[in-house]
Amino acid sequence: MNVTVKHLRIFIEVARQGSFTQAAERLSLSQPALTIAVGQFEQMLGIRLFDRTTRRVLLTAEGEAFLPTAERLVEDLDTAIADIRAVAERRSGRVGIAALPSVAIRLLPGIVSRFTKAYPEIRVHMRDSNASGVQRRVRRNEVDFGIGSPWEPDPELAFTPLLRDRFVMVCRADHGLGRAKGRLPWRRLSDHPFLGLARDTGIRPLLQSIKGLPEAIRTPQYEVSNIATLEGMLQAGLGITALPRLAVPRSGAVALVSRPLFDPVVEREICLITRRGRSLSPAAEGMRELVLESVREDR
Amino acid sequence: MNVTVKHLRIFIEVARQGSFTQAAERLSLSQPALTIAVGQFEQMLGIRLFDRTTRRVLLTAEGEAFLPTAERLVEDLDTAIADIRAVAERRSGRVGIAALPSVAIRLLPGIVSRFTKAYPEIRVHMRDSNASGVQRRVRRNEVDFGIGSPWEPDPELAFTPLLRDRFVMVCRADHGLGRAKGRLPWRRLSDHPFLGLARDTGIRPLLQSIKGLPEAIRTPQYEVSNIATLEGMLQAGLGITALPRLAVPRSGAVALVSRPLFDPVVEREICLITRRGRSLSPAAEGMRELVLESVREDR
DNA sequence: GCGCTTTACGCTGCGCGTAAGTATC
DNA sequence: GATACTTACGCGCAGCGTAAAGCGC
Repeated sequence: MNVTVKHLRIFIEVARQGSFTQAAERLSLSQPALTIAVGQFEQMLGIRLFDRTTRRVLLTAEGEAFLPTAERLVEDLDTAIADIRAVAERRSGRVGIAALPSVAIRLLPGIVSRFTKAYPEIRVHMRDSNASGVQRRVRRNEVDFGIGSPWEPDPELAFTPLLRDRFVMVCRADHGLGRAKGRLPWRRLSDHPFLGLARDTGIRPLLQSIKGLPEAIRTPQYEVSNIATLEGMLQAGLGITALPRLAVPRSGAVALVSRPLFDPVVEREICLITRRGRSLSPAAEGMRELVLESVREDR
Repeated sequence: MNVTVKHLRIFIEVARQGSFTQAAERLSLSQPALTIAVGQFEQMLGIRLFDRTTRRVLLTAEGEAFLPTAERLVEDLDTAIADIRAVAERRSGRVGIAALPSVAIRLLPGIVSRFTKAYPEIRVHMRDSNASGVQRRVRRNEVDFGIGSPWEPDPELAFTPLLRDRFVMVCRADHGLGRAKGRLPWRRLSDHPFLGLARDTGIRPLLQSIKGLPEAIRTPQYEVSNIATLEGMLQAGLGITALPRLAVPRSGAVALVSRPLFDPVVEREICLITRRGRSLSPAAEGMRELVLESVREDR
């Protein structure tokens, strides 16, 4: 037999009430149960905790000395339990997400806003990375999950498709290709200076892997490392580019237009990336559900 | 159902071992029992603590975060239990005694020395007081028990007789009364200057309450407040006195002699004084037993 | 197929409540 | 004699172990 928390609680309550009967009432126990429990406890400790007659229940000196210790012990336990329950019930905790910049800019703000409304106490950490970075952060457990394109196969990771993001041509509104509306075949891009992204983005290798695209796209005239720079150059009218729709810059001094590309239709896949065989924290699970739901709505 | 210490211990052990089987072995439990207990625990907390396949048992992020908390909780509990057990087993603690000066000087040193040999870790506090002080200190719970003469009846205190301490005449060895040996009747004291103690000692009122003593004793020629002063005056040859045998000074530059008094035989009673209905601490109980035993030997 | 966790099942024993007993004021 | 702690007794259930099943490698 061993000391249990119940013994401590009973000891504390009897000490506070100075009465087995009252303590039993507060603990919703019969009072013989307390007699037994206190007796057990005393026997386990090898020491008398109360001097009791039928008329009086008084702490011994040792009981007196032990009371604050016991109180602290159960209090610590209770708060520890309460803390972890708070995490379980999403009243506390944090969730970390790694996402592609385009996802972080266009998809996540709305989702995070809804999430924060639902679970105001939960801190949200967002990290934007390129496709390989998202995958690496998930793998290293730096985030709860990622949203991005599959970079390389990894048996430890699970990829749940969220949406297919179609490539569009992007240029200034006053550009020749931008004046017309509707779909545009890839080959029509050949005659214009092409702005490409660097190799460490997910977009560049994807385009290079597609057969049948004009050579100008595989070896761009200009190469920049991020979308912001790309936007600037587009606005300056240096050329055109091809981007997944989500990655198209929206704001800016000079209006940009986009037209869906076909022949072939090229899409990048945006997936939710999780560690296989690892469960999500309650907070992360809530966020994940919101992401899935939100994507379903948009479709 | 409630969180128990056992749940915490099981959680900790599984987390440390990373295996139900090994943890079960270390806890001397069957391993199905662990499965159940961990499942219960997780259900109570509302959160998954381990991600487990048949091959791997890994802490979730929440489990990881909870582990040190759980470890601290059971460690605190264990040390608290160990501490109070140490008190119970007299490997720790303190005992406080109030005693008459004569008892403290003549009786206690030997007893305390034996006690310390038996329980070297226990601190001993001694307070010497006059009879009323001893009783007051016990009543106020300033000490575990007292050794002294009953001062006034008190239903809250229990007086256990230890020994009867007979009054003797004390004087310088070269004094007329000191030259002879053997018993001496009280009336023979009348012809000599008498040194009496003050009213706040236990001895003075005792002598005053005895019928048939010479008037010189009831109203002493000299009155001093403590034994040390009395001793000095006796050694100076100022007169004689009557004291319980235990209170007779033993050392000193000038030898003093004593002769038992009779007609009547007067004794003061030395009692062990405890609070009625209050148990003694283990340390105090050990000391009390030693006192009783030691008195029995001397008799 | 081996090794681990999980599920199933039956038993023991602990913890509890009811009721009777006892001591104190 | 009233009240409050203690002891006695019987029941239900929780916890455990054994045995069998499921599941990854």
